[in-house]
Amino acid sequence: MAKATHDKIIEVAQELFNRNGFGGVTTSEIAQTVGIAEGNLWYHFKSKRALLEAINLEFIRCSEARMAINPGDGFVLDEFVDFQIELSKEVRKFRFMYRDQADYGQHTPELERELPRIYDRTIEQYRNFILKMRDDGIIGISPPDVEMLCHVLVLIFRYGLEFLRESHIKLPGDAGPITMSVRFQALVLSRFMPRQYVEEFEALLLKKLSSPELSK
Amino acid sequence: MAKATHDKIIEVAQELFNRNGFGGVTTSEIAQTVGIAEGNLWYHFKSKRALLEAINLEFIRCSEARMAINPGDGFVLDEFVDFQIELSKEVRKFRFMYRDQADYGQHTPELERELPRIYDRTIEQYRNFILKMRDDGIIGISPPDVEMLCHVLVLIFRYGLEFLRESHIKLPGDAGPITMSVRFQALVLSRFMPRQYVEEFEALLLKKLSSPELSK
DNA sequence: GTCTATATTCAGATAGAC
DNA sequence: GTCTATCTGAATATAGAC
Repeated sequence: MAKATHDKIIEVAQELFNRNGFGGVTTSEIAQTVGIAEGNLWYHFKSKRALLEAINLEFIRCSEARMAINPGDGFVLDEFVDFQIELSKEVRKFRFMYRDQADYGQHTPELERELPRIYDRTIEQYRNFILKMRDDGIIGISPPDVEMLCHVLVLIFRYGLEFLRESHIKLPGDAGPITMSVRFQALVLSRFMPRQYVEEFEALLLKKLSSPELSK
Repeated sequence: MAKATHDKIIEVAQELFNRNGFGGVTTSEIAQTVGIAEGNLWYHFKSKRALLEAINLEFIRCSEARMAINPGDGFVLDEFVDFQIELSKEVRKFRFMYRDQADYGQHTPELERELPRIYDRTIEQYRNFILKMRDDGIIGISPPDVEMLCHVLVLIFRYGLEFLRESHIKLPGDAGPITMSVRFQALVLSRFMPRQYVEEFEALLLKKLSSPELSK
């Protein structure tokens, strides 16, 4: 039962933190949900903060892997959509960490140090994709607009889930929140494309976003 | 000193909540900052929650006034920029309330009830401006894209400040965060305009965003 | 209206038996 | 490794003097 309880605690805590925020979840609540005594919690993690650190580290490790994704030899729009889906999974899985940093306590010094770098590298990833699209003649865009566009797209991704959740807005179609984020970005990005690529892009999104795991 | 202390408490609390969130500010901290004994706080507000309610109500009242703004008889781009500046002031002033709703306790039932309506009406405002722009031949846009565009613009406004704060991103130019939000939106919106209006829009932004109170 | 002193509550954490 | 019992400290709130 050694590893099992340890992992179960992390899993449950992450789930609860995602739902109610770090400060909005008590250790008693975590223990209860896991189905163990609260005292047992302190055997596995010496403090609530240590539990947070474990999750923070997993997040850093996970985003490190995602940040290695870059445009390759294939069709760039195809690769771009795959990248977005990867990013969307990360945002969903670590929702509470991607959440308001003003909720103090939510971020360890470790994460606090890493976050600007994660943002920078994510912007850079978008830049790589956008420049590739430009070089391949798929979009027409000026250098200063490239920078603005990267930032706008990251902003949409970062906050798309929160926006849909808190606004209770229902958009036409029965698309899930992640699908919606991708479509928001598509609206912006496709305005830089000639018509034939817009249609191709649309078709790609339609195909790749139909996976049931994305409509949750 | 009756009204003065009461108002000072609200003012200080709002400032602190904006900085650290509702849960991240203690009543002791508020009293200390105001320069009164903590006991005195409970004379003016029977609970921390009552203090929050007072601020929440002021927010609802304030946004009610802003939501009455609609395109009039003037040049729609001019009116649109004025509207955005009004909205930006509201977002800045009530930052902590516009913040993550997962920070439980931050929202009274009253606000919880009003928020979806505030979102709906804000979307509607954007829709009114966009349709007016379309009708005046300033932008070309399809009906389904109108809906998407409204949502994307509100998303950018709602989260622009948070994004810039938490990403520590520095964009070219010495623009303040609010200026940045407006420019992000302009990037998206101007892609629907013919060239001559893009330039006119740019000129308007340059003129209206130079106010020193917006560069904070 | 404002203060000081005190009560209440509960989340986070420890100790030690099993 | 897991439990029960208990402690600590901080934040919210009350009581009553001035």
